[in-house]
Amino acid sequence: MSQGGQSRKRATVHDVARTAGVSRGTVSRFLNGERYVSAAARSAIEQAIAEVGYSPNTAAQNLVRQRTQAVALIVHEPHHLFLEDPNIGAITLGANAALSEADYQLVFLIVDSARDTSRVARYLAGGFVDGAIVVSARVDDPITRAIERVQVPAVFVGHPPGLTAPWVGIDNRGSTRELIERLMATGRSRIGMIAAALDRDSGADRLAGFTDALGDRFDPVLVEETPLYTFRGGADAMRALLERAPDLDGVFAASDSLAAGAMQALQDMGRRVPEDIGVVGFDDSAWAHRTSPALSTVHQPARGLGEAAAAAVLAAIAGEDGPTSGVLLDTPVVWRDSA
Amino acid sequence: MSQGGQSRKRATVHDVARTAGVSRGTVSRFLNGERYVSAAARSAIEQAIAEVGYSPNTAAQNLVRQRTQAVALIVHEPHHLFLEDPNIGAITLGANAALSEADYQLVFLIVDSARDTSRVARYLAGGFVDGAIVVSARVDDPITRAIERVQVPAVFVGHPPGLTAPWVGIDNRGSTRELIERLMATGRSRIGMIAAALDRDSGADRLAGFTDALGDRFDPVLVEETPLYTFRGGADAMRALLERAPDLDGVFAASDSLAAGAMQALQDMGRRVPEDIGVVGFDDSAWAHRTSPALSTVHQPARGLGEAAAAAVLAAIAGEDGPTSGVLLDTPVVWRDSA
DNA sequence: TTGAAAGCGGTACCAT
DNA sequence: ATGGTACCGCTTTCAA
Repeated sequence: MSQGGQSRKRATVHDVARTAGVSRGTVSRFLNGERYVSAAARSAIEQAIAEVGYSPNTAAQNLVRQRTQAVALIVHEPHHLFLEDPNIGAITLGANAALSEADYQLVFLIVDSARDTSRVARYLAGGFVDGAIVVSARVDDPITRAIERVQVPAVFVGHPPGLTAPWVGIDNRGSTRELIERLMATGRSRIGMIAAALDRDSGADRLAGFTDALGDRFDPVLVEETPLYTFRGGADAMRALLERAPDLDGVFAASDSLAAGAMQALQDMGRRVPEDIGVVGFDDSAWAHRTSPALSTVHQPARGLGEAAAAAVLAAIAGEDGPTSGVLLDTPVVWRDSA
Repeated sequence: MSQGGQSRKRATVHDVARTAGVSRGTVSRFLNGERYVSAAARSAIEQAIAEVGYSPNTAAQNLVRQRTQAVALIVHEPHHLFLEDPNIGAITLGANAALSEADYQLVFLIVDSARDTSRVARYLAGGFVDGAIVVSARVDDPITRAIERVQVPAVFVGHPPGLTAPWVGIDNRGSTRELIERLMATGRSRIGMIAAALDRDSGADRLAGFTDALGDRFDPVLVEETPLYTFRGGADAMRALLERAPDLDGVFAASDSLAAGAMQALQDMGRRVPEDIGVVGFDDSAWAHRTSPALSTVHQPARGLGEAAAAAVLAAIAGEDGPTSGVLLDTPVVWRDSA
């Protein structure tokens, strides 16, 4: 009963060799485009391949070649954030494009439970991939430890403190400072912040940039924290903030999604943006275009981060020692209508 | 110079056997938790493993076991849609959870270019995975053909017409009909539709459901088409529709993202929702909560689809012939405030 | 130019 | 309970 559809065994090099009347070595040479295959052998092999329906067994190739031509992109996020975060998708596409160009396969692995963690660690240790890109690792992440143990070439997107490994990222702190200075230059004097994800470098650094910019004028009462970069979190935080400080005339939300939620809350409460209160976000994701008025924000080159990370792993795989320090990509301030 | 970091060769079973003073067979038995390993051997091996830092080479295991304990989830979408579509993420998480439970690794593969197509086909043919889940395949998709050729157990999410393969999905047509009937029951008589993605079963079937529900009253002038399920597409289509038919009192957008765009456009044009015009969407994604008023829509069990698809591939891998026909999941209408 | 044979790192069957 | 050995499918010398 339990026979399974595709019962007929897959054809091997051996089969091809036999039907073509040559040796396995010759078939292999043909397959790998090496010299020294006679025209006669060549056509015989081509026919044989078509006849038996051959395609190479990668496990065998990997075993003998000791490489897989694949790179993992590991994302460690709780459910909802994984779905909401626009950067992850863009990073993934960027990495995929760059790897694809080099004929590498991107395999995207999700870590969503403790069970996933150990399985992914095994996957890495098992040599399924030649390298790894790690997104949104946190401090003391088990995946991070696994990677160090297994010694697979890895590049991090973002910069978990204390990590000594190549990484690519943006200057969250500096670009936030720049953004806030721009906001202050428009005449806003009572500026609040919706902070989030403080357990990650992105969240913590954006808060640091905010306090940098405000200097003496920084008032901790004007900072409302919410755990994650979510629309709802932004709306709730905005309400809380406005209750505490009704005289607010500016808000920096640590992500566009938070900013969109904040704007919704403001409008529901009858405050006009930007007339009554200026709102700025961070990411320049699709959110920034969906709000009305359109959001002023910092452009995060998510796709570029993916591409840079891919380039870095490829370099590491090739054995070039890339920059030990991190690579920082540009993050221009994009000024629209919300402030 | 180009030495590459982790130069020291990885330890093998052989190394473990030697340092433990036993044979490879014994080590293998130990590793696989079989009987007949003496306590002495056991502890010697355990020590040896720790000492040499052994972890199994998966390529070798795959080769001899003829399976990989991995399943691919293949998504074939253009950039922007991949980023916008909330269902893909939820399907992925559902599949990951179900596979993880069975100790299978999900590998997510993106097809984003012609180059990707052939590489992914090779990946599949190469036996990197024991099965595949295919999301958003289209008619005559090269990936679909590759899967058929390679004979790897596969399950489709959605139902590309003409495909004879197991699939899981929802009744787009029936649930749309139900939704529209509900909308009509609220007294709307001049109902338009924003259709999209007509080259896919989801898009085409939702249009069919719409015409089903309207019957004689169906007026092709009231259908505006836009290529993809995007916010912007919804806004543009809404404007076009309203220009053609200013007397519209209801709109069905083929996805929540389209509906959100449409609502934005309506509000920009000074129409009140739901007073002047009732709006309904499809998906019950996060969009539905972000609009104000909250969107009436059809609940798409995206996570459940992922889980069901995973269960189906696992069954196929195990050699059980699952249902030849497709599996349909429930799609309740969720009535909120936009209509 | 080609064939034969030795591995790559495991697993599994066979005696012992 | 354990060691020896054949073999998974392919690449890569080495001789011929």
